[in-house]
Amino acid sequence: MAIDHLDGRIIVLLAREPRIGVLEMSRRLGVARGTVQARLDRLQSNGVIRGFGPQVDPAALGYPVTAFATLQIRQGQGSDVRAHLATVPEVLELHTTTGSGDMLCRLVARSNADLQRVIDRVVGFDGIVRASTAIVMENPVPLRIIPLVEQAAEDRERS
Amino acid sequence: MAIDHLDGRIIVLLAREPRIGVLEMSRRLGVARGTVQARLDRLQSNGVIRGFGPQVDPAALGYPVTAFATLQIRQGQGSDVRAHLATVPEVLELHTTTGSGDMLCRLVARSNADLQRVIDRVVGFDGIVRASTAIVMENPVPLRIIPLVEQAAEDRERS
DNA sequence: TGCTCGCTGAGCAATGTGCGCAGTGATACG
DNA sequence: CGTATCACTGCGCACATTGCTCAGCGAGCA
Repeated sequence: MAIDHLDGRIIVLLAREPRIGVLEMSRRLGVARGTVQARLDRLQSNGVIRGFGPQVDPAALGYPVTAFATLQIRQGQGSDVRAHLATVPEVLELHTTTGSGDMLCRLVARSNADLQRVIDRVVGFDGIVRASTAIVMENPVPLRIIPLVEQAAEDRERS
Repeated sequence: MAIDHLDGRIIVLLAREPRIGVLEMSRRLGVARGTVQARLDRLQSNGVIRGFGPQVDPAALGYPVTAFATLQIRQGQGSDVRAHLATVPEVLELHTTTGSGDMLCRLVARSNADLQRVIDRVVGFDGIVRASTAIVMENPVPLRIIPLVEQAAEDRERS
């Protein structure tokens, strides 16, 4: 669960140069290949590393518009709404939250006009009372994990 | 930019079994190895596939709490705030948006108590007027791309 | 007709992987 | 204090995969 410094270096190295391979990693990190292999196996079975799936850019796929929608759900309709949203390809992720809304989802669309279609499809469902949408203009910090990994590795070091 | 059906199958296959390798893919898809290799190169240089970085689970790293914070920024302080937030490891991503807030960021923390520390650090900066936070309880649809890829591949097919 | 383009099937050298093994140092435990 | 456990090292081997190249071929197009 907690990761040490070597784990941290492995993850960061892997994040920076994903195609690198175990042998080359062991060379860069100055440890034996078996060690890197064992660490990687452990990290994966721990669930720290979920996988190495391709990172696909929706914009390059023709979906350059991203938006976040806050949804208010009618009491007791939560699971129906979840199932509904799971069927919409443009819904990239969905969270249930505390606070003013009940759910928060990330959407993509082919254009601002197309976003209207997506939103209609999202909210065109009985259990959804209200939706408020924020269109993303810029993404100054794209989804990242390296700083957190470094932080976690350092915390472990101190303990 | 647009992807065809074979591209779609490549991405989906890669997303489901990331460790698979070019040769095995060509066998599964029933095409020549060189074809898969050429398609992959093209997808990567197109930017459709950004890379194959490890998908790290913050919860497994000891950060089981996720939250979304909507920030209101004082006029003209945008870039300072961006720079500030980029220095906080617990800020996993940051977007500037239209709508009631000015920015939306995804945070993680070690606990609900720790979230308070993170938020204090995030908003403890001059340009930030107000922050409203929604804590994530459940994640019914984790970040996904496969349905969108399939959609994009089908759209291309029809055209 | 002649051109380009993408796919095929094949081959080759180089590299990496999965696996096992013995040795070693540190740590925990009876 | 002796010993068991554990992680890491350094090594070797068989095997599969990669990166690259080549010629052949059908489709689309001027």
